[in-house]
Amino acid sequence: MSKKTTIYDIAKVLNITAATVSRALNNNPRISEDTKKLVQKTAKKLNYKQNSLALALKSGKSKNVGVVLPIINRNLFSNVIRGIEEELNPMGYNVIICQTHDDEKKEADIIQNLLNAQVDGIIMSIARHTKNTEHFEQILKKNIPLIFFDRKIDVKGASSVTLDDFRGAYEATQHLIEQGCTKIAHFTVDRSVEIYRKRYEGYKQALLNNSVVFNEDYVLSLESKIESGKDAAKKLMELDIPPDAIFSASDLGALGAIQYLKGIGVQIPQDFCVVGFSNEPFTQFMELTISTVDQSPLLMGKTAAKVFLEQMNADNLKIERRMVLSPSLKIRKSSSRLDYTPS
Amino acid sequence: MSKKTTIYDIAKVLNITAATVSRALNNNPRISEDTKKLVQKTAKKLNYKQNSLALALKSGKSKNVGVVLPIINRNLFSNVIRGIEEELNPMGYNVIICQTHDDEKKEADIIQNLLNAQVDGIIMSIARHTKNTEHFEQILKKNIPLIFFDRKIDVKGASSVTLDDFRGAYEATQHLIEQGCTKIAHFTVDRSVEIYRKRYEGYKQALLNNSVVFNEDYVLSLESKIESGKDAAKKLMELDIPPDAIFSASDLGALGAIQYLKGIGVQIPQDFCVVGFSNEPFTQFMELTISTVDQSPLLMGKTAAKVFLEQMNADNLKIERRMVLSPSLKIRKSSSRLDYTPS
DNA sequence: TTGTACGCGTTATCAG
DNA sequence: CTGATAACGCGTACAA
Repeated sequence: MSKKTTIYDIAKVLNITAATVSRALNNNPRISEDTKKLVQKTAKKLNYKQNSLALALKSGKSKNVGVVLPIINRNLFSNVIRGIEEELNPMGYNVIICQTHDDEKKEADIIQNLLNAQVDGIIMSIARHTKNTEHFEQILKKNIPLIFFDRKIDVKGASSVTLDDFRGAYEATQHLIEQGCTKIAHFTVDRSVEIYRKRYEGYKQALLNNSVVFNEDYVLSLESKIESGKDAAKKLMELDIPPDAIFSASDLGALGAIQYLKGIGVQIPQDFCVVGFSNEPFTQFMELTISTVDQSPLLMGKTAAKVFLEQMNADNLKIERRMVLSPSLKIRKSSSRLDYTPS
Repeated sequence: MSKKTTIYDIAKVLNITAATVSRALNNNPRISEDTKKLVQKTAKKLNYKQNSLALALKSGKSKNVGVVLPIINRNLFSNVIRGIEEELNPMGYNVIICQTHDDEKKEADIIQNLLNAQVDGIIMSIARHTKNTEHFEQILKKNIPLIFFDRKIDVKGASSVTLDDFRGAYEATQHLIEQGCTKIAHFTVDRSVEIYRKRYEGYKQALLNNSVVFNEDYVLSLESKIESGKDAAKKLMELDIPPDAIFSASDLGALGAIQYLKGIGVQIPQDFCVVGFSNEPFTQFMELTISTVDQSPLLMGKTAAKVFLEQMNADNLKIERRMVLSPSLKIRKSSSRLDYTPS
């Protein structure tokens, strides 16, 4: 186990001082080309590597960015992480991953820990029921950038990168209407969460703008699980006037509904159309591929990372950014009627 | 932007020295209970938080662990990360994520960077074609634990947590034989990669042990993509004597095959059985659920993390660990014949 | 039981 | 152009 070589080691070899070595390595203009070359050469020879911890302590910048999210192994989140990593690693930043498991208390603890570790920025998606913004304000008070993605909360000074959930839902619903559906149901998840509320509102607005009647009985709140989708679909079909389409705020809900409907002999998409949300991989693997709304998670991650980099460069003038990504409706078999051509 | 409070700040308030404060906070037995209480109280009052960077520089331990893998947004990997994070975060470690994109050069660079950042350990799955072990040996030379998961390579001193791919493949093939299949094909991926080679060998051994003939024409090498699975299935069905089952080393390959077979009117599982590998989420979402081999990725991550922790505690006596997890065959519709009951 | 002094590896400031 | 010195915040021998 060889000791790490420091600038002192290379200074000693060259009979100069550590300060000079440091300057030479940092390409300080006030150093002669000769010594620069010399230092760089022996640095390579001794296999010198800058100790980023020392630099971090000195400069107060750790070159680490914290990424905080509910849980890693979900399509949206793992893709966002990928995007962030791909954008930030080339710029010399390391990405620290933390999971809140949708627990507000844990979220606050994690943030404390990250601040403590002197991260240069925090990119996060808030826990499901986070209401308190105190721990977020602490981040900003230390003047370190805070960027929300997907699930955000209003905090003065924080930036955000989100999907236009309203528009995604609007377009999905509009598409269903264009397919000739007139009794369109909606699976929501938890309308206290902004993204789901927005999807609900987009759905409602599309109905309104197209003079399609809005029926409170057609709106069901459920967990994003297959079983819940099945149950909900069953409930819908037992109504006096069952719907002829579902716009589900989750792909799993849509899948459950499809499975139930097929089970009772409903023809999709001839008798009934279904659109989901999120573009989970499985939606295109089914025999009956599922129409859905893509969230471009990779782009979301990259954009969040870019906002962070922008804030780092802007130094003192950190302007609050609100980036809104465009959803992209993926029209597939579950909502493509042969006699209708999607616009 | 209030400055961070240090032990000096709290020392000044109490008219004692920083050393005493440090000791008090670390519960040093040689400090009077009174001053301990006092220090802890004012520490809380001033909202003191230990600066982990300073500690890291001092101690040489960063409390960071590097996790290096080909790509984040894949089921296996994102679940492993989740397992690692859940095990390590409670122990005070932060998890740094880096992607190699299966590029050996990038892999080496990332490792350099992590060593540089003084990570306390590296948990990784190697790039697809990594042959050189030099960068791994550098890790061990610095006496920091190196733990491979899933894709490993032989390096003296490194530990590993892998799935028993041989057994997983063996059991899958055995299961197909028990279903009455006698002409069993195999989709491999890239046999220069250990895990795929092991699956191939497990397949072959199961045939041998059951006196089922091994046919070289039944072994096809393909990318783990739906299209490749379709193409390969087509090739198989065009043989003079087509097979009656496929054990695919990838779920996507299995899915492609199923789609092709259904397309040409082959009844699954009556006429033909298929088993995949990895237990990707979609395998249980299909109407025709796909039998597959589960890799317990969460457990894999947790186990790797535990091996790391063990090595940290063992201090100088770091023993090489080779943990092998048991695969778990998930028998689903794609290979469940009504007249056969799986053992 | 507490204080003094030093080092971890770097960079920045001030001299020269 | 380069050297000396301080400082980042902490822990710890050594001394008292």
